[in-house]
Amino acid sequence: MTDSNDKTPWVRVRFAPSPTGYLHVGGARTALFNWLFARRHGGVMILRIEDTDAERNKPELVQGIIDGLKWLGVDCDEGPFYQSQRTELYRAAAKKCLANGSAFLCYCPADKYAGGDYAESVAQDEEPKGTGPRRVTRCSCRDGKPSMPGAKPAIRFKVPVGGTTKFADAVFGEREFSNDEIEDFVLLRSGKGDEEFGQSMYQLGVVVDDIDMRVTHVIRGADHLSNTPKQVLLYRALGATPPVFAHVPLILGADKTRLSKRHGATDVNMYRAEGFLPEAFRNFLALLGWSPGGDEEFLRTKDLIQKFSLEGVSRTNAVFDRPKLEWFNTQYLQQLPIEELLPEVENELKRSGLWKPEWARGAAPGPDGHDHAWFSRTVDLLRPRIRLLPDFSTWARAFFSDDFSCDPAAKEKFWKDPKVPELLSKLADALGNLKEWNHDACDHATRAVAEAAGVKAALLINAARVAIVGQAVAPPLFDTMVVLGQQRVVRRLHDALAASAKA
RNA sequence: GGCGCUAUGGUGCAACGGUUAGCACGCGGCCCUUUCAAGGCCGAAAUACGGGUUCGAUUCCCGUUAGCGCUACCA
Repeated sequence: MTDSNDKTPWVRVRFAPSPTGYLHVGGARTALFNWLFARRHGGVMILRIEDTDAERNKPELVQGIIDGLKWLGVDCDEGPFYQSQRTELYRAAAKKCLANGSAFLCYCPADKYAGGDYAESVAQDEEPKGTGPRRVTRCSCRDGKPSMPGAKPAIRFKVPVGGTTKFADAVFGEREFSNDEIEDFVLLRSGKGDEEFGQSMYQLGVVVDDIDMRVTHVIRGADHLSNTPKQVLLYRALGATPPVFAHVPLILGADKTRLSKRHGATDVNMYRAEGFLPEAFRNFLALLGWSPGGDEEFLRTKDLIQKFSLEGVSRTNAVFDRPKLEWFNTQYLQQLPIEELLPEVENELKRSGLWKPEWARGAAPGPDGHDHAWFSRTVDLLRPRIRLLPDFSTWARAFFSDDFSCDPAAKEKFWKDPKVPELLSKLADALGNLKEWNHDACDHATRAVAEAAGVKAALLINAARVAIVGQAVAPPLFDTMVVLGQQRVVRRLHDALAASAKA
């Protein structure tokens, strides 16, 4: 934003998922990169749904994709556009190619290639080297010799014989492909019923739309690298200039094969459901295949946008490392300003049905009637122990159920120590006088009391723990309780002391 | 099978001809903690292999190997 030289207002990028599945992490990262690039350059982010395959398309999945993007913080400026609603545009473009001779009508049966040579050679990979069936890259129909006259034709692109097609890739550099390796790909499917033609194929759709939407940078998965020359050819046939391409490496599973359900969750919305913070997920995703250059790990949205550049994108496929994702989450759980964390925790507690209205920020006094920042402090204290959001529910459930484990031995030891009652009294005062209520403050106060009395802080902590609930509690809960409600702690301490005096 | 892309510890990234090859996750140890985390310190761990180019290669070129991708009237 500050460097006007880097600001190119005309930048227009898009994320173009096809609704044949949920928003997977690979797609999410592609979307994120596009978004970061757009925001970095003050450009426009477009969302386009590529639903030209009626067979596989599942309209109900679109909302999930949009929700996933929203959770990630990827907001789009234009769209969503649906390719299924723009068929006339594609048909016109295909006919234009037909007219200028860069495409032809193909009468071959639809399954000629799919069920033919290629499929077989894959199925039985025991072919002797060099003798495997070769794939046909030129269709005989292109010379006006329909193989099946009478059938409804599809429109195929007439790929040049000989020569090469080159293009610049912001990540992979200059690329050059031999035209003879490119098949006469289909532009428009043949029509069904009384339709003249069917729906557009991928290659035609992307190119026509990217031209129409004035997309300047195509940032997408590296699995499209080999498709790019076809598209460059199409751009030319349509009389347009190709945009800048930027292919980003793929995301693999732990076994280095393409990430799939087999590797666990690949649906972004599942990570949301598991309780990851979007900030953490985004930071992790951004660093998968991209680096700001140095040793930096923590990049909040602002830094991400400021530092993102295509030059920093790696060319190597990356393995999705869940442990690191979790680490990012614990870090954000601790580093996020408490105001930003609170709403997330609130949602989580609502989800688990443990939420109580009086906990709301800024609401009336807490359970003890005195403590206004009660909820905030509790969350703040608890967060170093939390890995995922739902852990907050676990803690809340444990605390409010009063179902603590009881350790008779600890209880016994406490009541037998003659120094304890006085110490507890001092501790209660110290805690009651605290100005700041965080873990360290409580810790220091406790230690100060212990040190002054010449006892181990641990002993005092344990004693207080026992006193507070009149029984041994699950250890980690102690700190929570101390901060949870200072008034209550003090009250309980006094009660406990009174009880011990009688005994 | 053909074509393409890639190759730094187990994982993600640095080093863009000259470094004791750096950082982070994970892992091991220690400290802290009569607890669980968090935190602090220390440690093990890499330039796939073979040729070149160069005074000098992780870095540039070629080959091998491996992985991945494309090779559909899927996207």
